[in-house]
Amino acid sequence: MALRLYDTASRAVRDFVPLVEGRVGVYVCGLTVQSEPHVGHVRSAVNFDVLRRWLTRQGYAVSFIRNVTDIDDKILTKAAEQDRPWFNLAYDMKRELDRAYDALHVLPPTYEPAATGHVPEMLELIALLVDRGHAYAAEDGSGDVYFDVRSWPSYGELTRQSVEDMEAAGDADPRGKRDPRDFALWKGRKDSEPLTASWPSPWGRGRPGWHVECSAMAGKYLGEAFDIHGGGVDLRFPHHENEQAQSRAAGHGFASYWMHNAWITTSGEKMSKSLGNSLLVPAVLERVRGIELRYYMVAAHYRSTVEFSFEALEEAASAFRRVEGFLDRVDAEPGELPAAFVEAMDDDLGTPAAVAVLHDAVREGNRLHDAGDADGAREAAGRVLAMLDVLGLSPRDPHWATGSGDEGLRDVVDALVRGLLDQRAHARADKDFAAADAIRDQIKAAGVEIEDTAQGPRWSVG
RNA sequence: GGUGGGUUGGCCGAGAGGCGAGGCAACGGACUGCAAAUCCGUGAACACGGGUUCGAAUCCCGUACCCACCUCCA
Repeated sequence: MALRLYDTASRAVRDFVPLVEGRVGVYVCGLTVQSEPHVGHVRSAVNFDVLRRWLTRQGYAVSFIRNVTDIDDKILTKAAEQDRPWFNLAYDMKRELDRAYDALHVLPPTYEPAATGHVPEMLELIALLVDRGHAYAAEDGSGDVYFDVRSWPSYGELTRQSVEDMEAAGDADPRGKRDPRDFALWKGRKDSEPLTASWPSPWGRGRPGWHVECSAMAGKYLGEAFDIHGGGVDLRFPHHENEQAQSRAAGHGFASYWMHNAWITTSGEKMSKSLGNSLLVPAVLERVRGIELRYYMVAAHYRSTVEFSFEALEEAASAFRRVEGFLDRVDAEPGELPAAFVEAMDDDLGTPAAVAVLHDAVREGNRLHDAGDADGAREAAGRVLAMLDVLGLSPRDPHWATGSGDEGLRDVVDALVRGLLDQRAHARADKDFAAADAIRDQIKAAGVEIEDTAQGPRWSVG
């Protein structure tokens, strides 16, 4: 059974066939670094990180490109409001984003191109579009260059919209557009904008429009035609539609498959910077660990809207701790992936079904462990670890280790707790259960859980 | 107005014509001095109204409500 993916363009699950056997090129729209990342942003990154890990696991050589948009209207506006250089704002937010990705164990991409580093590539593409008659310099002398939507008959094909049915773009300033739906490839510099936010071009100083950067950078790093293009659903239109139009109008094959992840909502509404209902990643990570937040995201299908709540998040954390508890009991090396897991993942990254297989293996392993079948339990643990690796959720992964100082501290705690446990053992031997329970309560009050096993008591920080 | 998605048990969240996903919570049982952890079991849901079918949560028609995109947005 081969991998099948839902392709937004054809609105169907299709067999995945790469352009070049054994290789996959993936381009994912990253963020505009204008403010701190919220959990929704990170969901997108986690979803595509799972895709990337699965492709890799299936033996593909994956080229994974995720861009950063570090120049745009919002960045300029916000930076001006905060009275600091736009590049400082973008850079700071980029670092915040990196921290959030790291906290969720989103692997670094093959390369992470930034828009400002690719102006020459964009200008080249724009010139090509002008030559081919699909773009024109604004007639009002603003220095803008627009894509001519009417010159490209298949415009709208990605989202199945016809130009006629679109609401006339409420674009505040139609400036020199021939059609209100034409979009900017290049924006002439306005006097109000800092000189540092402009680059020389054949049409005068200016800065790139939003959509060209992705076409130019995908072309540069993945080639004129590549396999998968991803992003959030809101990017379908206009961003992805425009990307595809300008790339294909330039004669490029562009993406074979389009993948879009759904929202994390709060109170039924999309989480968004503009709505101000964002849950920032650091705030959420005060409640649960990064690995637990990642589990929460992976347990839902990437195309399903997730209604965020701390209750659901805590539930997910409990579920995940069950998995961890099993691995604490049974030591093993990663083993084979169960067929049902592979099947689930091959079916458009069916992580919910895959997670169900994971829980089945945990229950099976616990059962065997209880029954004294050490080999069987170890084998189950091997399957569990293999599955967790694919999902980026393996507690054994050094990435999740909590800092270097902890090991020494753990030994200290262990010595102290052992002393108390010895006292408790004596009390229990004397059937002085009141004293024994008092010790257990005392340990628990310090945040340490006690578990009596056949091999004696174990402690863990709950 | 156009386009896309949704409504599933106490909760989260899958599935997509027959075969009770999984998790969390609850309850009962096993284990335990009592717990904790673990295991076993219980609880049989699919917005509403029609229709197709031997059989529908799943297909068709209609209705209601919700969300998203068409403007910057994961």
